[in-house]
Amino acid sequence: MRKGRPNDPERRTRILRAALEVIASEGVHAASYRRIAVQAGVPLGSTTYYFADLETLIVTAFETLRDGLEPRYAAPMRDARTDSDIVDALVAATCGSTAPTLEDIRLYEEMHLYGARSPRVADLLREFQQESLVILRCSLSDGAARAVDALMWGWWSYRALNDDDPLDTSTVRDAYRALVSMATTARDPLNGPRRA
Amino acid sequence: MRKGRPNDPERRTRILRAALEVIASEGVHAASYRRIAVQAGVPLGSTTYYFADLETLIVTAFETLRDGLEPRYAAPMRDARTDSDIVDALVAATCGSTAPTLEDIRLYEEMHLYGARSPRVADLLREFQQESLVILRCSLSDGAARAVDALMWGWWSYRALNDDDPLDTSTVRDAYRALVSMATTARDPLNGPRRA
DNA sequence: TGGGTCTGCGTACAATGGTACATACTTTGT
DNA sequence: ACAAAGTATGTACCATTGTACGCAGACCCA
Repeated sequence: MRKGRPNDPERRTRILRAALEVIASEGVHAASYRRIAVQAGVPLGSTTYYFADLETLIVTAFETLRDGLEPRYAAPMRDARTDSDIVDALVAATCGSTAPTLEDIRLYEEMHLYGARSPRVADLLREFQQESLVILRCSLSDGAARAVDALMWGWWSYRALNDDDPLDTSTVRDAYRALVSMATTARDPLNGPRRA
Repeated sequence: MRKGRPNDPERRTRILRAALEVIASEGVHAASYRRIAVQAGVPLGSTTYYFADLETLIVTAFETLRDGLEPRYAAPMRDARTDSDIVDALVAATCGSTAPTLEDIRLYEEMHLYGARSPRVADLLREFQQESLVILRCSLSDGAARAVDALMWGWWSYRALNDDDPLDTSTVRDAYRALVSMATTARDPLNGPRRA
């Protein structure tokens, strides 16, 4: 009695992708088994088979977001050497070539909200944040990293709300420049490095 | 045949307040007629009587948020005269005495998300934002005002996610100081004023 | 080939949702 | 005091939801 392999190994993945599509376009509250099944083009029973309860399905779907996030966001940041490089990378991540799509931002916002009620998703979000902070702290003081992180989220949020009014690149650049050259607070001796 | 007055004039207000309470603690998706009725201590029919459909109830509830927002947030900002005053006011609005409670932040986040699907709420959010920008532009350049607005939202969001890990006041202060003294971009000649 | 196990799916059910509506209660002008 | 208009509510309906469960193929080892 060896374990059988699924007939359609992509099915599970397809369901997860469909879940994210539904969440992005209709919101988490609309993410039902049935709605996701329709989006994925699979029968209802198929979704309940792969995911015993809806919470698990949704959380798992959110988890797959990380894989898409890391490379796009982190790589340019790690390669940055000068202050100017860092600012360029931040601008690009905010409203440039490496920035998340409006759909992705929607997804993060849905995730934030779901996280307010779901400890598992809240942990996931904090992991995202820590990951981002770790990257930023390679080049910035702890305080600057936190501020940059908060500002980027604020601008993403702005984009989601005003999708017809794109951010002004030079304004974004100036703001990051101001934060990057922000004085170290010199109150937390543990985090010394200001430049890699 | 004169128009009759409601027997309980506070009932409508009580329903709206109950709606916000439910939204803050359970999320918009949980804001049903029945749940709100229970919270308000009124019969189901009472909620459907005052608000023909649920969308109207929720949007109206969100609208009442503005009345509570303006005085707390705007007054200290308008009174600010020096850069230092402005920074103080911003810090206070972020994590100090005039800052929104965690419950209020949750409410704004729910509103953001609901606004992604409801044009009426999206308009309301843009009004909030414009209002905030108008106040900030009394003291700051347009670019700095936008950056400050985005950063504040980012930090509120942070507080909502990490409610046990309060923001470090001096970090917040340093970041605002950096943005407030941010160079004017000199690319938009319409908005000149840097100081009131 | 035959049984046992896992994969995959359709249906059924109890719970909950928004909304419609018939009914009762208040107030008010005459 | 009476009736009409507006206020307020309880009930009923239909749609939708998550989930339980039974049944059918597919696969593996003997």
